[in-house]
Amino acid sequence: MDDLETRELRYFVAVAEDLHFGRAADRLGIAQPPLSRAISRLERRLGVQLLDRDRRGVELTDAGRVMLREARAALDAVAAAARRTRRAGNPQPSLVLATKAGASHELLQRLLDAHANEAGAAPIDVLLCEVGEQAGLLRNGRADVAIMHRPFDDLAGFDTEDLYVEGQIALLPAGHPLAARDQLTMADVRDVPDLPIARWPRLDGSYPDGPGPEVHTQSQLAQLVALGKTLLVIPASSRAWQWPDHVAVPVVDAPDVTTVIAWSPSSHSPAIASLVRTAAGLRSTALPAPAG
Amino acid sequence: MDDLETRELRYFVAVAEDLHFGRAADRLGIAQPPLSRAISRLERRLGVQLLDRDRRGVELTDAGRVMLREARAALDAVAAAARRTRRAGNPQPSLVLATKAGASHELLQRLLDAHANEAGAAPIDVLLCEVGEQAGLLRNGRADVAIMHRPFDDLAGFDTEDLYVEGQIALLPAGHPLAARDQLTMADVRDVPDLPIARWPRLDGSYPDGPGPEVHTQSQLAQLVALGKTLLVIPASSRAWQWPDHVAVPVVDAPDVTTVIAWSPSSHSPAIASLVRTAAGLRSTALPAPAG
DNA sequence: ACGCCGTGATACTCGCCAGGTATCAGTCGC
DNA sequence: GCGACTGATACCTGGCGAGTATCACGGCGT
Repeated sequence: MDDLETRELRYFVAVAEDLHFGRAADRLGIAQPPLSRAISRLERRLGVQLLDRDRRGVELTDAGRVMLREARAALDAVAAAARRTRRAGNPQPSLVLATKAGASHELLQRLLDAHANEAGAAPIDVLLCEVGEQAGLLRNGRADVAIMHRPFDDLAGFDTEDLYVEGQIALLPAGHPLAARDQLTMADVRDVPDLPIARWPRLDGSYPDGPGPEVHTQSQLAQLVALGKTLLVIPASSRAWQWPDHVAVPVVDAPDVTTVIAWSPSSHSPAIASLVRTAAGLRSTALPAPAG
Repeated sequence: MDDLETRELRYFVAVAEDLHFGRAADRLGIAQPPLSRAISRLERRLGVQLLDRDRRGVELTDAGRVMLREARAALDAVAAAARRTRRAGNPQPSLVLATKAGASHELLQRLLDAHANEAGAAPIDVLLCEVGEQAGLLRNGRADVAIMHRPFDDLAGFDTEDLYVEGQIALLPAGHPLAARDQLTMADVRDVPDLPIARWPRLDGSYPDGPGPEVHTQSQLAQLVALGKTLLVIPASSRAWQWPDHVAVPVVDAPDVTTVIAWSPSSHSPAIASLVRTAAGLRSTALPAPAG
C-alpha cells in the first residue's frame, strides 16, 4: 500500500472543486494533460473511480466526495505540520491565539493579562478573524489555540476547555417597540417584520432561506445593525456590538452560549497546556454574572 | 510555501523514531545517503533544524519533537484518506466498528441488532482490538467508528456520543478476604499486598511504577486474573472478565465509566450519522441498571 | 598511538516520472 | 457539417530521487 503524495491530493482537490480539468490545471500552475494523468493514476492506484467524466462535465462520485473531505483534512494536517514546525524553530516561539474580532473581549483581556504574569510564558500573537474561521486556522496550523463559542462554532476534532457560560441578548434600536420590554423570547424576536434576522452562510457557503439580509463579515453586520436594518441575538458579553442608540434586552429562552478555549490535540504542547491552565483558572475568579 | 510531500514526512518520522539514519533507511527500504539528503533538504526548506547530529548519536530538537507529532498526525490523515476512499468505492460500502474485545458486549450486541433492523443500513464489520488501539484505528482510517470508554480512552480529536454510564467493580478470587464484602473503596483495593493491580503501558510505551505485573494485552491480563495473581477494577458491564471462581464487588468511589461511540469528524458520512443515531436511541431503552 | 569500526555526509551516475507540447476524440451549439 | 470546447493520448525532456562508492570524523579497542 504505497501512500498517496500530497501533490496528488492537491491536484484532486483542485479538480474536485472546479469540476473542470483545464481551470484546475491553471490554478495549479501546470498544464492540463499532466493533471489528467495524475488523476487517472490516482484512481488506478486506489482502484476507485473518483470522478464521472460524463460528457459535458465532470462530477464527483460518492467515493470522490469521501476523498474530497478526507483529502482536505489531510492537506490541512500537512500544512499544519510545516507551519507549526517552522514556528517551533524560532528562537522564541510564540503561540497564535485566534479569536472572533469583538467577541469575548473582556475575557480575552483577562486571559492575556493573566498569561503575561506567568513565569516563562510564551508570547502570544492574537489573530482576529471572522465568524467561523477559527476552526480552519487551528486545523491548518495558522493558529495554535482559539477562543470559540458553543454551539455556534464547529468544535469537531478539537480539545476544548469551557471558560464561561452566558445567556443571549437581543440588540434593538432604542426606539423600537420591543426595546421597552425587559425581557424577550425567541418567539418575540423571530418574524419581527421590520427587523428580520440576518442570515449567515452555512459551512458549505449557501445561505438559509429567510427575509433577512445575507451577511458574511462582521463589519457588514455592524453596518446593518447601525442602520437599524436587522436584529441581532448575541451573547451578553459581546459588547463590541453595543451602539449608543441601541438597547440590549435579554432573550430568556435563547440557548446558552459557552465560551471555550480550543486547540488541536495533535499540537498539544507544554506552552498550550500552560495557557489552557491559565484560562481555566479564570473561571473561578469574578466575571460579570452570566445572564440567563 | 511549497508543501511537504508525504515521503519526506515518512522519512523524517522513521529517523526520529530510530534516531539512526542507517537503521531508518533499512526500515524504509532505501539506502542511507538518499535519506540523509532528504532530511537535510527538509530542514533547509523549513529553515529549521530538526535533528542534532551530535557525533555519537542523533537527537531531536524541540522543533523536531513538534514535527514528529504533527507529521504522525498528517500521515495518519493521508492514510485515512486512502483507506476510506478505497472502502467508499466498494459496490456495497461497509462501516468498520472498532471495539475492545470483551468490553461493552451487551451494548454492542444491541447496537448491531438495532442497526441491522434499520432500512438501508450499511453492513458493519466489527474489528476487535486491544486496549487503546481504537484511537489509532480511527485516525488512520482502518475504522470508521469505535466504541470507547471515558476516562480510559484517548478521545482527543473525535466526535463522540455518550451511550452508557456505569460504576466499576473489583474482580476478586472467590476465596479472597475482600470478596466477602458487599462494597469496596479504592483505598481498600489499592495496596492489597497479595493482589497488586496490573500496570498498563502509557501512551509513550513506558510503564508506571508499582508492584503489579506489566501487561499489554487483554489475554495476558486474563491469564493473570485466572491465576489469581492480580486484581482488576473494571466497568460493571465487562462480563468477558467474569470467571466462575471470581467474584465482582462494586467499588463505590471508583470514577464512573462512560461508554461512548466515537468517530473522526473528517469522515462524518450519512452512514455514520445513521449508526450514531441508532446508538443514541439505545440510551432510552432498557439496559441493566448502571451501578454507582 | 595506531588502526578499525561505525556513523552521517558528499560525489557521481542513472533511470523514472512529473511536466511540457502537439494532437486526438468525443459532444454540443449553430 | 463545422468550429469550439472538453478531457485523453502520444511522445519528449529535465529534474530529482535513489543507488554505489567514498570521505570525514569520533570512539575505542589493543
